[in-house]
Amino acid sequence: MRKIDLTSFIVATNDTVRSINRRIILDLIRTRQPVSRADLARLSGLQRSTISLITEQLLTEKWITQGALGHLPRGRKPRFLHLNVESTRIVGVNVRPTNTTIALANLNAQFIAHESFPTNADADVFIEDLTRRLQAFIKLYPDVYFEGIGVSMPGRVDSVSKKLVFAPNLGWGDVDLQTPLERATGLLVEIENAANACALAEIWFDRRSDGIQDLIAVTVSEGIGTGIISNGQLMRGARGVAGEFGHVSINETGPLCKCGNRGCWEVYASNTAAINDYVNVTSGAGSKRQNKQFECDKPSFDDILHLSEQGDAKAVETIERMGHYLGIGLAMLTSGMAPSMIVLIGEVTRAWKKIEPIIKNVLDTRLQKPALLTRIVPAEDNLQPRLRGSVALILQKHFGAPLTA
Amino acid sequence: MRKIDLTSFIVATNDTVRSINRRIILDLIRTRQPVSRADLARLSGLQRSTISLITEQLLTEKWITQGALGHLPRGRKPRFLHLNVESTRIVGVNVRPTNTTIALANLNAQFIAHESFPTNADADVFIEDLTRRLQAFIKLYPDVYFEGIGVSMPGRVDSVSKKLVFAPNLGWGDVDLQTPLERATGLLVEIENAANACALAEIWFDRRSDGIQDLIAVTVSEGIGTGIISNGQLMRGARGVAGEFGHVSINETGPLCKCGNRGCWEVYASNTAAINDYVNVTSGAGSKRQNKQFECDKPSFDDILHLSEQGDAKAVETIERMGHYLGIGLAMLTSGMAPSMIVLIGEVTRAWKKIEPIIKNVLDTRLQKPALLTRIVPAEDNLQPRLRGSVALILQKHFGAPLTA
DNA sequence: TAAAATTTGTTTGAGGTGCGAATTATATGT
DNA sequence: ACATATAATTCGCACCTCAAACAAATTTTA
Repeated sequence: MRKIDLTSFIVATNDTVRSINRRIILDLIRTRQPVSRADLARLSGLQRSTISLITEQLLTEKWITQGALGHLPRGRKPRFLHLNVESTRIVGVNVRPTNTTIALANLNAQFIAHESFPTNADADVFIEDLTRRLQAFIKLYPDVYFEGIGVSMPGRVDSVSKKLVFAPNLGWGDVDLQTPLERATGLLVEIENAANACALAEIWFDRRSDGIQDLIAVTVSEGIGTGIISNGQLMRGARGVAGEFGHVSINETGPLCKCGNRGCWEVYASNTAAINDYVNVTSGAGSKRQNKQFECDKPSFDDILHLSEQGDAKAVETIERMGHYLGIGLAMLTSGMAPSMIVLIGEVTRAWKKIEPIIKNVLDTRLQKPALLTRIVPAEDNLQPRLRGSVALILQKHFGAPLTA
Repeated sequence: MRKIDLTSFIVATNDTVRSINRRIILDLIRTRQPVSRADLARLSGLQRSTISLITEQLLTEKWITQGALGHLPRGRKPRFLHLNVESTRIVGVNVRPTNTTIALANLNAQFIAHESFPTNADADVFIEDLTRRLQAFIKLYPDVYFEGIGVSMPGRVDSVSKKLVFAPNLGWGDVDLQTPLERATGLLVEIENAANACALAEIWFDRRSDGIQDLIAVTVSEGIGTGIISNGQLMRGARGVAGEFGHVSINETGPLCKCGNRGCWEVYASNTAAINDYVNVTSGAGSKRQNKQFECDKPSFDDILHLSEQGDAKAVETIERMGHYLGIGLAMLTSGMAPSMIVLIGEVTRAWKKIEPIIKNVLDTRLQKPALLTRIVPAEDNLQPRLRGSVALILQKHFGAPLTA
């Protein structure tokens, strides 16, 4: 049950009914395809006559197509319906501190084309770069209809002003990306934080989230971000800045974080933390020795992963320590929000076999039994959750529950 | 935008439209009364003809009443409509470890009658006690219509099995309260965690939450509980166990909590923590002295509040320490979820003037500017937020947004 | 081979809902 | 008395889902 927001509600009209049922049918086709009209009637509880009308509408609007006939032991054979995944395209943009990717996706968030370019450190220059490249990108496909452009950003986006706020990894001020992009392309543009985008990607495109309405995505890279989905909706909080669990302190007197707080979770469990740990901290046997050779020439997180796979004791210790602190933070999320699933995203999932038992151990010793209903799973990093999330941003406009009341 | 849960969705029919608009109108009357039909048309954007039909329905169902005529400089005078707060009653039940209260409320969550009795330590005996008392209580009012019974509990309630889970302060196992109460009274019964109930009370009955859809209630008593409202909805998580931020560790190597974890927030910032602190820890000048006289005869938290009001140095120090640790936890909630408002509930709010600057200071030094959009306010303890929350549990069935899609 | 049975999908009329224009009701000012 | 203004209702229309009847397609059975 939701409280009606009397400062911004939406009354129902006759087409509200159709809008609701249409989206249910469309989503049923998306996930259950191939599926017949009779199946849809059984799955939805709507009358077959209603299904006929709705599917007719969806067919004329090219959202779905008719396929082959099905086989049944008796009676008239059903005509299968399919989601018309190629009828329209969505542009996904993934902005990261060093690189930005533009990709063309179908409705299944499968990518047809990619392109990458360095992210300019200056916000204004970057915006000019991006708009030019997007315009050129779109021109390459004169015959396709674009549903919109989804952008995932390493920062929080104010849901009111649409401006970027709190993006320490970019160092940009209050930047408005949406307006210039919409103006330049004439398309719907949605900007969202990367962790939020990943959470959307998981709930919209990952079969493991079937039947789940409460989910947290944890992105582990330079820092740690969290995207929270509660009751099937993104938790944005006041002005869209919810989800900074990476900057929650797990040690009041810990080292200073660049956010100004002390002992933030990401100071202990991010890739950056692991690199610092590998360089500075005691290794193997117990002797505290400084690694002068690494001090100026730090290894990358990939290096550490590689070394640990090869059995390097110090790298193994670093990964184990990282696993431990990931567990500490995940215990916080589990206690506090008890999602049905937490999805971990980042290079560290390549070491899942190593860190899973460590995380599990931390949670087992720190949590009550009921909290252990939360499944913790890794995301496949090569599926590009950030990009798929930016596709989900646009997709949900058509496949999500409409706003009512 | 919400993802449709394809395992349990609700299709729309024609009366879905009426249900949505009816609830909007009903809630507008509730909050804006006295209000005319023409006002409602302007406020809602619905046609005056539609408003007439809906209000007629609400009048015949006695949800609203017609009042006096309004005054206008020109034209026909409007007929004011009012919420019929006395037409129906809601029973609120507040179960606490030592005492249980039953109360009769009108639709404004104002209480007409109270009764209290000791909470039996044995769950089965308690249930028998409560059902008997509820039956007798209801019999006292043979002429009133009861909308239902809302129960707030010091524990988490599994939203699937409806059973109590995780109630360390009661020490009961998997108890099902709902079924026996519904059977005994024939009324709708809703059970909810106390912190969740408080959050509902704040969002439904506190004018400070007008226009707010993201709010956290923090109950500080023997332990610390949190009730989280995101997008106007209670965050229940998997099986209803979300909200145990009181058992999130703020110090990995801190003292053992009775939940099994170490250094939980409530080990530092609950009333119990303050009592232990007052008894055990160093006072004023710096000399560490044991208070033998208190060891067997601990003061109550009320005693400490009283002493600190009178200027007792040790009590003041205890309250200040408590304020500091409350701030630490509130910083976690603010970073992580960025609600528009956090409401603090508990005896400690009586010392609000003392602790507010301490809390504010902790947040200022630990949080980024955007997170500081969160207002932190105390709830009036004498308004009985737990009981009002149990009323809200039933109220929202009629005044909340209906489930669609 | 023809009729019965079964299942899919469409057509049709009834009932509900909001919209918008017209109408009725009630007030003030000139 | 009349114009003007505002409130509230009435009425025809368009849209929606429902339920039952109907049409289409296929297998089983006599």
